[in-house]
Amino acid sequence: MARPKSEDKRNAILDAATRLFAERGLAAAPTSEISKLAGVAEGTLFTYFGTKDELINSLYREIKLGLADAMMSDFPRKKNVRTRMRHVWDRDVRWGIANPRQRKVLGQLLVSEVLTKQSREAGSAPFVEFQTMIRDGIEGRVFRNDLPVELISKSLGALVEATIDLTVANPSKADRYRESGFQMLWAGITRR
Amino acid sequence: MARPKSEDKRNAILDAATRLFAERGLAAAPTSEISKLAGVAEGTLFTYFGTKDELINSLYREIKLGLADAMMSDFPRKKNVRTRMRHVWDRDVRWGIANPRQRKVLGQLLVSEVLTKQSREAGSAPFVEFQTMIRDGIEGRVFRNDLPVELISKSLGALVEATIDLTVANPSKADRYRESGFQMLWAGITRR
DNA sequence: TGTATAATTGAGTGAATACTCATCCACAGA
DNA sequence: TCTGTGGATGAGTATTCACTCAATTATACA
Repeated sequence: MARPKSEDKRNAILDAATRLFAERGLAAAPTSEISKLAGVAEGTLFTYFGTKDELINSLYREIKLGLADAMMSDFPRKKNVRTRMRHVWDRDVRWGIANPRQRKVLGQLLVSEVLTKQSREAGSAPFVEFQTMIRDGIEGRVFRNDLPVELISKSLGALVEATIDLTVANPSKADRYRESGFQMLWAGITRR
Repeated sequence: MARPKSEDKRNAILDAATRLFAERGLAAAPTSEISKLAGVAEGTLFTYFGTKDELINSLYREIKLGLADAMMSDFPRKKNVRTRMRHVWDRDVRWGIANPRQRKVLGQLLVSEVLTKQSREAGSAPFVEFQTMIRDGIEGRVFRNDLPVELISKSLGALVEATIDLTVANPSKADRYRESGFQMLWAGITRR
């Protein structure tokens, strides 16, 4: 190998892309500006990512990895379902508040037409333990038994979104919103 | 007036835009193809909508109006909160399933950077009665009192989304999902 | 230190596309 | 029926942008 690719450059490009995508949207962020903001020549962007679509797919995986890391690290595998659920809830909400740009870009990526099936699969792979937890909850009769696993996981995601939106609009109530949101989720999915 | 603008043409353009936006995304649907699919010349599109952005904003209002009509017509003002809530829930879920293209486009529009503040306001105006209903629920001590109005309304929207996603993936279980989703919402927001 | 290899650069290119405008034409009102 | 206004048309235009490539440069390895 003559000259190795630089992890730093790759990250700088992904970082610049995140900023510009968040500010202007995927389509209105030209590769010329992404590379300029990243401090590299436009051609360099294309040695790291073959096409703009490939850059977008890579960015998706990167963001999902970061989110998974935030949510699943220190996951209390041995504790009861409520504790595990709460762990995931808190981490998810906090990540969204602390990473508004990545969250915004994620929203754009998910409705875009450029994400490949593989990327979507790769993106959800790090969350397997989360699915397991939900199945535990159903089998252990903690959760209601008429709710499909997917409804529970999607609902958590959806309620997290609502909670973050509110917190962003009114940051001083962050703790209250996070608490209320979880109460609502928990009341919704558990047996009475 | 020499020749009046045709409501039909306007609708044809909005309809064609909906189809193409849903299939390819906002940015990848050129005005040339929208007008072709609508059966008018490209120039005509610009006599009805000054710019592509204006077309997009008009489309947003149109879709929101249709959704509001579906959700709020026959709204049982006099009935109790649960009945009203259920009315809105069922109509919202059914609309999403019956109008997948409009729903998809709505998702893209909401994360896009082209919607004006006015459009967003105009879009939520037809839903005032819905807000009133939630306030009724809180004041009448039907709902828990630690939940902000916005969390409840956003959660309904979010759970509707999750329910529709599931139904689209598995249409034969439509009734079950719609029921379970509402149970979950209701359990989450009401006092025990 | 020398050399082969691959990264880096940025001006250049071709394709795509939002919007224009000269011309034509349909219709409301007289 | 006539006429003036303004809608309808689509080829044309200016611009933007993803991607290329020949020249240059840095570095791993001998």
